[in-house]
Amino acid sequence: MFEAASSIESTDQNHRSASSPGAAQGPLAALDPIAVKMTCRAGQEIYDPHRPPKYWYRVVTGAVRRCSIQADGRRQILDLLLPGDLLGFASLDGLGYSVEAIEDATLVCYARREVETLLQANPVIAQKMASEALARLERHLLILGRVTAAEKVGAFLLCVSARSPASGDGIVLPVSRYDIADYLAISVETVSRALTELKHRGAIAFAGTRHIKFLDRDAMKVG
Amino acid sequence: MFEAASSIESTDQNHRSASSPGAAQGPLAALDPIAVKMTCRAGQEIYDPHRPPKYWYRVVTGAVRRCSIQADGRRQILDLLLPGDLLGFASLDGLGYSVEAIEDATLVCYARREVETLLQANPVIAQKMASEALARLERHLLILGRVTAAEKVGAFLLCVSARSPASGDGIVLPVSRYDIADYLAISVETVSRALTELKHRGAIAFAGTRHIKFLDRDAMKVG
DNA sequence: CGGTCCCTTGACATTCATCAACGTCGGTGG
DNA sequence: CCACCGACGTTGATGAATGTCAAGGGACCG
Repeated sequence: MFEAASSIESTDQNHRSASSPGAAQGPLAALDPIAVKMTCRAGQEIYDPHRPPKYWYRVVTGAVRRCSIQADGRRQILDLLLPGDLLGFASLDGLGYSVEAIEDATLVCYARREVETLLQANPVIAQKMASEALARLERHLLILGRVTAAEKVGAFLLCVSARSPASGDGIVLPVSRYDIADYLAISVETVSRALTELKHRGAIAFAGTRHIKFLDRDAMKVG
Repeated sequence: MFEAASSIESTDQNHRSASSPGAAQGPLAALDPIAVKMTCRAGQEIYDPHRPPKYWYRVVTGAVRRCSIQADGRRQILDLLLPGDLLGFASLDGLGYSVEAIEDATLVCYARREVETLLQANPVIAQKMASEALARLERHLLILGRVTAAEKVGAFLLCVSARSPASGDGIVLPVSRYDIADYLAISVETVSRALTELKHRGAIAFAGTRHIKFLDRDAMKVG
């Protein structure tokens, strides 16, 4: 599905440099001096899912997915990471989940050793980061719990919009229809049909397949 | 749906005593001297969801659900807590979710102030607890991502079994069919039909409506 | 008893997954 | 330049799965 058969070793082929890491804004700002920048091509694996990662990551640009491949071959996206989100936290049990860039992405890497030292000094940070990850998963659960596909897609759009920098009353989707389908655990065709249904209902409008404007937010929440 | 219209104040009607809290086994064992025991009747609210809780809780016996009421009146169970599980962690964003005992339950309460002092001294504990909560939510997501209702119910049974103390090759469900339905975001009738389908398929057998024996674990994972 | 949950089953309408076909876009190589 | 190819996106047709409405039985309790 993706151009590069980026294998496990691909991680080491990613471009890392210590020059000018992304803007320091989160609680990890104290670690920015030792942070390392990394760039990823779309579809590339960010770290080897089979061994504990050496770094924590913060997404700066682009989008990242954390997914699990089921026994029947289906792929399920467990988490969608947008700029500002942290990654590498729950890796203890997340072992075996693959983490890939969806679009070309830049990340900032923090050495685990340094992060743990920082957390030792300031444990409130750990709690804040954990609660962010928990909040993402809970929102995901709430979306999956909705009844119809149109509700799920609408809630997904609003959720992504809320997590993106304010851009008027619309969003530019960082993911394909296939990614939406795997995130919502429904088929691609149903995603497409739900989007056209939302359009016909007057809830959204398209300015390009991935550029969506919100016309009636209430109409997006109804099945 | 539940007998006691246990309102917000019901929390203060719960019975608390400092005598012999539940067995100290987790990383919070160091706090057991200051822990307070609490007993809850089935259906009773454990803490007021509208204000930040004063305690952290550990389930000792019984079962607890954390749920969200949707705009359309549906109830969704976001987390199911069994003996040994910790509660009160993600309350920052979980504000507004109700937390109720499913069966009569006993919990151990830890004052937040004391917990935070402990975490200050030993931040690894916080990470361990957070990763447990994240693992529960991820497993929940994986279950919701399954295709057919029979798969979801089967995965739910196996998940509950794995989290319960080993009891041969079966479980005693701590929840009603309605709770399973709200956990899996499907209708009660579908839960019931999925269970009888699993029975007819030879995957499970019943010894009472809530006592289930596993006959063929592989057959439980197939749609 | 009568009431209330809980659980199950049936009948029916709706939604969704699946298979299939087609159009678009961006690259790549003749 | 154009043909080709792959990934993406949409739409249609069809069968399967599920939600909904309805009915009934059983366990428990006042």
